[in-house]
Amino acid sequence: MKPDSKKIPNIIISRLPVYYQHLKKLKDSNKEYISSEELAKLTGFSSSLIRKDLNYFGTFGRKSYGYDIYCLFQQINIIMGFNYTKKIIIIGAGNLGQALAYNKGYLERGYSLLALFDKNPKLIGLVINDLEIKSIDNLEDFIKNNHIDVAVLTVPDAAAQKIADRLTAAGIKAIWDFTEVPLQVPDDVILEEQLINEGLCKLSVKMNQLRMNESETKKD
Amino acid sequence: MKPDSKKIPNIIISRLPVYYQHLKKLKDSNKEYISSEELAKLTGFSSSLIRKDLNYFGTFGRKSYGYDIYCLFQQINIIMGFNYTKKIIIIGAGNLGQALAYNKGYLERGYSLLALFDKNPKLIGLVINDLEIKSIDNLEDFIKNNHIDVAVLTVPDAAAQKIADRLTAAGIKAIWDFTEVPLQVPDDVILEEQLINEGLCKLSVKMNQLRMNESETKKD
DNA sequence: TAGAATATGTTATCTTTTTAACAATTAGGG
DNA sequence: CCCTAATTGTTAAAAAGATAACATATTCTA
Repeated sequence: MKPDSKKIPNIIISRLPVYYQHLKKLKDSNKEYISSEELAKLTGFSSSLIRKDLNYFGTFGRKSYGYDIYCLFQQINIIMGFNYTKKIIIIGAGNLGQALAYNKGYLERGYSLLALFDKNPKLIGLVINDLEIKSIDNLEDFIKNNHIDVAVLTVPDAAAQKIADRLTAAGIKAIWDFTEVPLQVPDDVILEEQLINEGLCKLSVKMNQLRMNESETKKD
Repeated sequence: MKPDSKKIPNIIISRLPVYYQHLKKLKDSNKEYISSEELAKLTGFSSSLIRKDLNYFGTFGRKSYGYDIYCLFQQINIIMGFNYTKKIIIIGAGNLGQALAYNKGYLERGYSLLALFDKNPKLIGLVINDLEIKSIDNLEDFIKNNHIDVAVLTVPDAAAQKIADRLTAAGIKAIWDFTEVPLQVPDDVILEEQLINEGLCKLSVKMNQLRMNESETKKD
C-alpha cells in the first residue's frame, strides 16, 4: 500500500539513478553487503538520508549487516520499472541522434531501441548500429503499428514542436527532448527536457563564483 | 555585498538555465516586458518563487510593468558568468564527442571550444567542425600552453578515471563528465556528472508509476 | 549464553524551500 | 490630479527535506 498510488517525490527519484550507478558497479565486486555509511561515502548523500530513501520503498536492510548489494540492485531496478520493456525510437539521425543510437544504456534499463527516423533523403537507408534510418514520413504508422512508448527528440530546434505534435497525435507516451525549445505537450504525455547545455551553465556559474571569491579575498 | 562571496543555493542554480532558455526566446519576440506571472506560465515555477529567485541577485523588476526582458537576459548572463571566456576541449572523439563538437551551445555561454583529443590513430588528424582531432599524447602540453579551463570527458568508461587524473594533474579547473563512472577528483576541481541516462531512468520511473496507478484503479 | 559491537528503521528536530500575503510603488484613465 | 489597477519586493507562514538521535534487532566473541 505504501509504494503504489502515492507518487514518489521528485527529489527521491533524482537520487535513484545515483544509487543504481553505484550498485551496478558494486555488484561486480566481491562485496556482498554494504552499509548506509559506506554508500554515503560513495554517493555524497548522508547515511541517514540513504536509509530514509531506501526505507521509503520497503525494508531491504539487515540489521548489523547492511544491505545485500545484489538484492538492493534488483529492488532499485523494480522501483525504476526496468523490469518492464519500453519501446523507444530516435527522431533525427544527425550527430546527436546517431551518438544516442550507440548508447549502451537502453537494454539494462528495459528499453528496446527499434528505429531511427530522419527527413534527409541522404540519411534514409543508412544503417547505424544495426538500425536502418527510416523516413520521417512513416513516423505515425510505425508508432501505431509497433506500439512505441518513447521518442528521443534530436531534430533541429525549428522542427521540434511540429514533430512533438505529430508524436503526441500518434499516441506516444513519453518524449526525451534534446532540443533547446520549451515544448508544449498534453498533460498525459511525459516530457523529459534534457537541456544538454545545462551542464555548461552549472560549470560556468560555479567557476564564476570561484572567481568572485578570489577577487574578494584579494581585497582582504 | 549580497550576490558575492555567499554561494548561490544549488536549487536556484538549477533554475537559472530554465530562465535563460525562455528569456533567450522571449528577447527575439516583440514583447518588451514580462511579469513574474507570465514567466510562471512558461516555466511552471510559481510567480512568487520567480520573484524571489530574481530578487536574490538584485532588484531587476519595475513595479506595475514587470521585468525588462532584454535587461533580465543580460543579468542572467552575468550571474551565470557567460560574459567571461572559458576555454574548453573535448576528450574522446567518438560518436558522442563528435556530436558535442557540433553543439551550438558553447559560444553564447562564453565557451571557446579549442580542440578534440583521441587515442585512436584512425581518428587523429580528422577534422570535425573545423577542429582537428589531436593525439591524446599531447593532452598535458596543450592544456598547460593554452590555459584550458574545462574538459568534456567522452572516453570509454574504462579509461575515464585515468584521463581524469591526467586532466587534474595538468591543472584543469572543471570536468564535464559524460561517462557512467563515478569519478574521483580533488576538491578544487569542479565536476559535473552528466549521467546522460538519467533521463531514461526518470522516464521509466514515471511510466512505471502510471502503470501502477492504472492497475490500482482497475481494482476499484 | 551474556555482553559488546554494529547498523537498521524510525521518530524528533532542525534547515531549507516554497507558497501565501501584503505593503509599497508606478502607470494610466477619467 | 486623483483613484484604480497592476505588479514588484519582502515578510510571514507553511511545507518539504535533511540531519541527528535512538530504540531495536542481529551478529559475534568470550
